Amino acid sequence: MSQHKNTIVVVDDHPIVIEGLIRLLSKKPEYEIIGGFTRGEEFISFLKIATVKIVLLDIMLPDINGMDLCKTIKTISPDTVVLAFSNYQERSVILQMLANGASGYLLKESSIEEIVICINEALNGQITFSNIVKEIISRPQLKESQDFAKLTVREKEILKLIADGKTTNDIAEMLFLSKFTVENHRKNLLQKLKAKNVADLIRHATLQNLI
Amino acid sequence: MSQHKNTIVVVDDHPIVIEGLIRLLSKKPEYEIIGGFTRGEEFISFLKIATVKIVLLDIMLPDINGMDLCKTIKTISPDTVVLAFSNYQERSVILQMLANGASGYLLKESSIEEIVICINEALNGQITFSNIVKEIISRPQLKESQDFAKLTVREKEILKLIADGKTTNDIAEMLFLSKFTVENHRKNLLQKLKAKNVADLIRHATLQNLI
DNA sequence: TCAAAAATAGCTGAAAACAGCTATAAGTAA
DNA sequence: TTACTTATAGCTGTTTTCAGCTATTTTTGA
Repeated sequence: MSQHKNTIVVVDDHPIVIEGLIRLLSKKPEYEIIGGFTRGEEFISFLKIATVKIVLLDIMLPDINGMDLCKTIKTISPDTVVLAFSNYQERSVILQMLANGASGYLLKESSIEEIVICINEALNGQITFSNIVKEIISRPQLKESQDFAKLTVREKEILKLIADGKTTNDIAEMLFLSKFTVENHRKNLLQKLKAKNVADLIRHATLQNLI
Repeated sequence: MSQHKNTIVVVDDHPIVIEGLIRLLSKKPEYEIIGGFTRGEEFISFLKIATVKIVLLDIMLPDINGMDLCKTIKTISPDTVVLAFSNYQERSVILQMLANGASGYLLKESSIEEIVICINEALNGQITFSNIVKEIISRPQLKESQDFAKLTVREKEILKLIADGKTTNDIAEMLFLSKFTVENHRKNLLQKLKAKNVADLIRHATLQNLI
């Protein structure tokens, strides 16, 4: 039964990448590549009828966002190991993939050796990253923290209350301030974090762990 | 100079834990434990005057939240490796610590061997987790996805646009809908996700990776 | 101690959000 | 095929947000 082999699938919009990985991995008898897909939907259909042990998943696909796809994969088949295989070097993207259930993150520029090592580690149940990714994760988001530092204590306080669903009047009452004062702080927050409105403000603040 | 040794600090509110780690690590000549603190503020003061290569950080401290402390540490001293040492097994907590700059996450119940291995890996610049933590990370958050599943496709679409700072009228134009329709979807989103207003909506949605 | 930054308070008017309803057509699952 | 869900559209009235101003007091840093 294929369940007992290390069945691998590659999802990438460039056929040449799929081809390369197939040739690379087919040398190893312990792997069995059972599919390659250039579209997310095709893979999802396949996943519903096949047992996939590990999937190498490109994040930039034509039909679906890789982050969402990862979540979908883990919902349909929680035991399938998702290994992100991407060009994106953004820390937030890497952490988002992990949050969505990925077991690791490989950059496409990784060496052949690195790729093989990571796949092996993933198969052993480990969380695995290519070397550059490890560095990126370890490196804290200094730029983002600076934005936060620019906010005054009062602004941070009010930002948290806004995020909590409080209205301007609510906040004014809670902090014994005039509503005009709170409105000013709110305006300054929008300006400082370059947000168009509260929705935008909260999304950015949340993603940057400001609240 | 202490800069060239592997200087280690332990921050934990239980002195016995600090003591245990000191005794454990002092056997290895390559480590130099230069401090143990039961309060976050004390450690921050110390960090400003000393060179710390790695800090074993308990998340539950009396005076400050460990997540915030981690961020502060990486701001003051970006090269200091933060290794979370905690009882919390919640996936969200682990990922939050990583997002805040931690290089790894150890459970307190880990074996001595595991702890030593992880510290070594961390010193080598690796991201490291104790075994149970690896499992927790690999296990996707099924519960959280359920809320998302309750939203219809159209609602998810509109939620993303709201989060992007678009107004009701913007969205209506983009999707060729009446503004009343968009308003209704918006109302349903607020109700389904139990949010008081947009700020509340976006915060919850972002934290739950709905957008 | 002097200048800058932060916090405070105020005003107006337009735009947007929100609550609370009704109602119809289309698709879907029991 | 019937009942339910989803998506659509509409209305009214109130509350809140937001932009664009001015201006005073308090705090802080150089």
